[in-house]
Amino acid sequence: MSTSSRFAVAVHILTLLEMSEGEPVTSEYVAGSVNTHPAVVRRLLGMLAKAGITTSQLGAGGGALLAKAAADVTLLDVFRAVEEGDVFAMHHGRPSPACPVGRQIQGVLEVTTDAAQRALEEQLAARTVADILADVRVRESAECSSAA
Amino acid sequence: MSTSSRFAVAVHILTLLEMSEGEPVTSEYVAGSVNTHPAVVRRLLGMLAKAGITTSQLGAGGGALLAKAAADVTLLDVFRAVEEGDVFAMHHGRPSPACPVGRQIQGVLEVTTDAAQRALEEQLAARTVADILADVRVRESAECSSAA
DNA sequence: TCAAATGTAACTACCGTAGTAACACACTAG
DNA sequence: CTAGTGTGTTACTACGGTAGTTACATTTGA
Repeated sequence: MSTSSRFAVAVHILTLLEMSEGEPVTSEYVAGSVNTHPAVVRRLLGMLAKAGITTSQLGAGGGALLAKAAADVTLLDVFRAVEEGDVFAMHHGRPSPACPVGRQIQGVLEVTTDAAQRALEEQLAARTVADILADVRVRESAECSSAA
Repeated sequence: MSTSSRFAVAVHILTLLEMSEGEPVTSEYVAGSVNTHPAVVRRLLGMLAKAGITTSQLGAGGGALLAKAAADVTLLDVFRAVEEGDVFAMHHGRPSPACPVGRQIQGVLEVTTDAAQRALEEQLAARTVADILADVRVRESAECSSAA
């Protein structure tokens, strides 16, 4: 299977926050861009805040803000904030301890799945929220000029 | 989230088949080692057969067999045979086309998620079912000698 | 004080996975 | 040729996670 959509939506949210340049952004505004319910956005923002990536300003005129520079927030930080557990799942029930393969398969397999997950995480660590916003802007101007 | 347990179980199954050295293995025997229901094993074997990794011998004395050398079956082959779709999911609903971020975020994000998935797949491609069985045997003898 | 906005808890609907039973079909041994 | 073994496949159930939705207490600015 695949991850939840939380990672993609979280990156989307953070890109919007970076674009607002310090102005608090409401969950309702974000929900409009993401095309979901404001409470879903607030749930994600709760996870991101717990990870120290965002903060919120309560009350009227409030909203969400980045807690640190977008260039210091890697996609791996985001991934870990909103997705829990390992990418690869092992057996549901424990394999038979009476069989050599049953005894060893999970330990052996873990070597490879751990390496695979680490390789994936290295790619995510190589890009930041600032990079994402920059790419969005490049694509926007490219489409504008080609459409004109 | 994480993948299903199908990948781990499929590797387990193939390791057992390789260990049997050409003797057909019944789904009931495999289910005993994996600790699941024979029909679950047959379902997995169906997917592996469709991918050309295993074959089955029907009737009495029948069972499952590897369709090619274990050294030619990479864990990536197995992964693709039993897990479908991409590792990373995008938004459920389509982001707002009225917002620059909404318009571009998925295309931009895909660059990174594709790279991450490719990195993961490279790791899986680097190991074969033959490697897994060899590792199982190494661990078995290590435990025997240390226990003695 | 009023209105705006968050944080959070419930509840629902939905989907994928795995466990289970059932049965037609294929094959092999005898 | 027949009895028995094992596959392939379908249908059904139970379970868990995700996300959409509503609701409400709480905080804060004007």
